[in-house]
Amino acid sequence: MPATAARTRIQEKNISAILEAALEVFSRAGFRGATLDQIARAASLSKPNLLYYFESKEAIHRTLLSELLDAWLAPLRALDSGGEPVDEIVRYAMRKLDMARELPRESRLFANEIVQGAPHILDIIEGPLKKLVDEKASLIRNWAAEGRIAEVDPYHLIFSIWATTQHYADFDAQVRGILRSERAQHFDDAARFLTHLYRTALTPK
Amino acid sequence: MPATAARTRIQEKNISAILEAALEVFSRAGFRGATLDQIARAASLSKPNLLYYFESKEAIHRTLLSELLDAWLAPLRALDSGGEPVDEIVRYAMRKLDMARELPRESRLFANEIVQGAPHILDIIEGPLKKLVDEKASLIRNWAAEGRIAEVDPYHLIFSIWATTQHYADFDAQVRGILRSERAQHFDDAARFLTHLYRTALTPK
DNA sequence: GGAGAGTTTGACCAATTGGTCAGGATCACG
DNA sequence: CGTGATCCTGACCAATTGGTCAAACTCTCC
Repeated sequence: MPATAARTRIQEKNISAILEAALEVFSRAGFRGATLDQIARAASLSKPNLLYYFESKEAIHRTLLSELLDAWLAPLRALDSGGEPVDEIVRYAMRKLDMARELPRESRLFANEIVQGAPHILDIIEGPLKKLVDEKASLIRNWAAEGRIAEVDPYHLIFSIWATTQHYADFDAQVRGILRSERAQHFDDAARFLTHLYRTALTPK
Repeated sequence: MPATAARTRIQEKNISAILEAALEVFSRAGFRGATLDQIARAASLSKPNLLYYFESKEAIHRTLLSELLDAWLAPLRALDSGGEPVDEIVRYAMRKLDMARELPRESRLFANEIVQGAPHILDIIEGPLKKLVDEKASLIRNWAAEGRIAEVDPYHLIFSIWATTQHYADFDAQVRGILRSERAQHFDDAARFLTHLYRTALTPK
């Protein structure tokens, strides 16, 4: 029951087991597709016991989203106004691609949510996320104005980086169905392709 | 009940009303999130009446997916070995972007399906879709070998076009939350950005 | 205008689902 | 070692959901 308050060892263990199980289930099935029974089973707890720690299915989902949000936005936050512009943007894309490889469940969790109209996180998108993106967009716009990168719309540049990298996590089933290769292999190929794509498109002529 | 057989006027009308309603509902909620009641309401029919025309919820979904598949893949099919390579690929991206603008529900229908592991269409992905992509990938590879476009991985090029264009339909909620502009406006900006992105990255040096 | 095919529906059903609750088990700590 | 707080569970509940069915209604076409 305690939210961020002091926790016993048992609480610590069970709450993280629940969130881990919920990530697994929500990311595969979306909010509505997931059931408390599935989460309970995945966490090796009884359903009433889940509801001892979280007051509802929504509460689990909400907690999960808000706990993962920071990590999810960290790469964009790390875009550094001090760095070499083209390198910075390419590195941002590579960090995002690494996250798609390492944390595909987190990516699909957000993908599921947004495809269905982002009912639980619209306020975050329109608030903190928009603020962060606005900030970084203006940084990129400055780089372009200074002639240090090509003249491109910074918002659509950011969207394209999200799209091309998260694609490998969110649409993994499709990617794997078409490339019948090892996962590690196709992530390396994607890294090479995306590096070429952004480097050539951004390097000022 | 008749599948593709002769239909009465009433069948014609109701079946298409059901599929239209189902597209609306499935694309917003995914397969499991959609309910027959919602579809029935959207089609202005009673639930048992739905099930007079389709034997199950699955059958509606299956019919919808297979009826839309051809239109969905048409742009890639249209990639023409006779055209100027860079123009062809950029035009392909623009066609896909137009589809994201004109047919966002169709895009989200497939997105929902694939994010959740493509349970109903894995065979299509691994069969006809893979075949089509393999074909076009080898066309693109030839263009590269002939020095008519830059040396890029054709599969990842195709994935990136899917990702960047469908993004505007699938993650519309996020895009609109961040850009508070008119829809038409941001599609035009996206078109400009993507044209630059692919033209510079593909034009051989 | 009537007979048979085609269409529609209210009432119903079993399974699933999110959630409750009272009581019992277990833990921490003096 | 006992006692109060924490933890856990089986049994249960109401609502929702996909689907059935018999009966009624309405077309079509001779």
